[in-house]
Formats: sequence, structure tokens, C-alpha cells
Amino acid sequence: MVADGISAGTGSYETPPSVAFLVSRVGFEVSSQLAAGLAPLGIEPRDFGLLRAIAQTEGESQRSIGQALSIPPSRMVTLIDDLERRRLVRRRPQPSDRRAHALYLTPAGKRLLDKAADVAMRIEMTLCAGLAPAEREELLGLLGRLAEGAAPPGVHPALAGAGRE
Amino acid sequence: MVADGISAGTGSYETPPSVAFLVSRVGFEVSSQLAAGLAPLGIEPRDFGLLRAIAQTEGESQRSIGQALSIPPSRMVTLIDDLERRRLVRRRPQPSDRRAHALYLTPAGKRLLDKAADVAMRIEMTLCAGLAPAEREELLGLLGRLAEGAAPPGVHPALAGAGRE
DNA sequence: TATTGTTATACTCTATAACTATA
DNA sequence: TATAGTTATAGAGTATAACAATA
Repeated sequence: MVADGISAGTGSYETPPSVAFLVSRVGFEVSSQLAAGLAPLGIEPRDFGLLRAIAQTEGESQRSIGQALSIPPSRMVTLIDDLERRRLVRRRPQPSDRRAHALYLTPAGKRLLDKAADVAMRIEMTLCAGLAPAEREELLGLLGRLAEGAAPPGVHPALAGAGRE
Repeated sequence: MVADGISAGTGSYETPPSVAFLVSRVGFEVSSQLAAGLAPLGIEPRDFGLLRAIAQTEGESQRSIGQALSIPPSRMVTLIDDLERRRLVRRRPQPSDRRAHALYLTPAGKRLLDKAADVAMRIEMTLCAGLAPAEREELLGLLGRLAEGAAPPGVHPALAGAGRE
């Protein structure tokens, strides 16, 4: 099970009216839902992130993608090994640098990525089911402003762990 | 480092305009900030949650608090051992049932809990610094409605992990 | 016989460092 | 000598199951 950390002590004990607390709590729930929704597809949230990254930068080297996602090289080996074994990703030799492996999605990988995106979309719809379209827009705007202010300028380390830091 | 899971693949690659994604991303950031802010106090988010739970149910048994937070008994032993070694928590025999240990905060534990609450409050203030008071209220309301709809009825398993699932 | 706390153990996840093959 | 990928290894964190004392 994924584990959040900040929502710690939620339970039946207390529910401080704090944005930080609520965001963390809902974020945790959403993470769990994503993991549960992805499980039938045989992948985890981190694989989803990896597949997306590969899809959007086809041909990039293993290390380069790992760096962008803050995944150390040795970990990338295991993760890509796994995806390659399932025929979702392929390592191809790079003519320009024979040390490097360029990563590509297989057709099966692309199909799976589409299915995973569907799962994510369904979660979004369920999550916002109680909100009017205008309310959802309002929420998106407010959260976006929080994200801008709070996030470190570059990439944030989200793929690294299993549950939640 | 704490790790979220759903925010996977954030990086420089993509930023879907999704509430689920944004909530998870910001929630992850907040968790990291809490961990960082608590570190100088010598505790982690899960300890914070545990201290709060004990503070609000003084005298409850170890098992009972563990159950409320979805922490297995064997894990509670280690966690409470740790807090007791630092003189933040005390186990006291229960006259009614000599198998059970009732948990109490020491004065030092209460002081530390106060400090931790300050840390959390500062994070909240920083997070919402860019929002007008009315906007923050709006956000609280919208998030509250998400939390109601998305959360399972009872307790949610947040204390289990280290950072974020 | 069931339950509280504990211990022992095994498993998963992850990162660090050493290694190889190229550059 | 530096870098891409790999392998080996060791550490942290966690859960499961066996155990002792008490109910």
C-alpha cells in the first residue's frame, strides 16, 4: 500500500481545517486509487510515469530519462528490465554512442499507456464528480497557483518512491 | 526522500491539467516540506501523527491506537520504543488489564508536539501566501468536498509509510 | 481459548559503490 | 580520463508469524 506521511494521524482523531492537510490527504487518496486502478494492467504508478516519459522523448538514453525523473542509473536498469520483459519498452542500440541504450515504447507499450491514461481520467472524473464545471476550473486555478509557489523550480522527485515520501 | 507515486512523470515532460494530478503534486511537496521542517525536531511526519493521536486519546492502549491508525502491533512496538527512548511518550501499566500498556505524552512530548504544530502552521501559511483570505476559504471548501467524496468512510492508511506513497 | 505486547525473521525496496565497455 | 549501463551488496523499512504473559 502506498503511504503518504503527512496525512499521518488522520484517522478518527482530528481534521485540521488546513489546505496543506487536505491537499495531502486527498493526494494520498488519489495515489491509492491510481495504484489500484493500474494494478489490473500489471503496472504501478511509477511505471506509468516512466512510460509517459519515454513516450514523450522517444529515443532518449536510459540515463537521460533517469536524470529527468531523479531515478539513479542502477534503479533504471531494474525498472527498464522489467518493462522490457513485458514487451512494453525496447532498448535499442544507439549508432552514435554504442554505450548508450535508446528507449522506445513498443506498440503494446503504447496501447497500455493509453489504457493507463484512461484509468487516470476516470479517477479525475470520479474525483470531481461533485463539482460543477466552473467549480472545477476554479479549483484547478487555485491549485495551480499553489503548485507554482510551492514547487521547486525544476523537476520534483516523485517517481522515486513507491508510496509517498 | 519521500516519494509520492502518482506525481510520477512530472518532470519536464508533462503537466496535465488535472485536479488529481495537481493535488497529488502539491500534496507531495507539502509532505516533503513537513518532513524537512520536522527533521530539526528529531521526528518524522509519522511520529507527529502518532504524538497527536496519543495526545488526543491519553491512556489508550498501544494496540487501540495502532488500530485507529492502521499500524500493525509489531510496528507499534518499534515506534513507541523509539518515542519512549526520547522521553516523549511513556508506557504505563493498566490496572484493569495487566497485559496492556497505556500511552501518555510526557511534558517534553507535549512541548515537542506544540513545536511540530507550529511547523505545520508555518507550512500552511507559506503554502497559502499567494492566496487572498477569501480564496483560501474557497479552496478549503472545494478540497473538503473532494475529501468527502473520495475518502473511504473510516480511517485512511496514511501513517504507514515514510514519505509519501 | 483469546488477546496484548513482544521478538524473530524474512521480504521488499532502494541506493552506493565496484565493474565493463565504450568514448 | 570520463561516461553509459550493469552488477553486487548492504541498508532501511516493513510485515508475518511464532512466543510469553495475562485474560
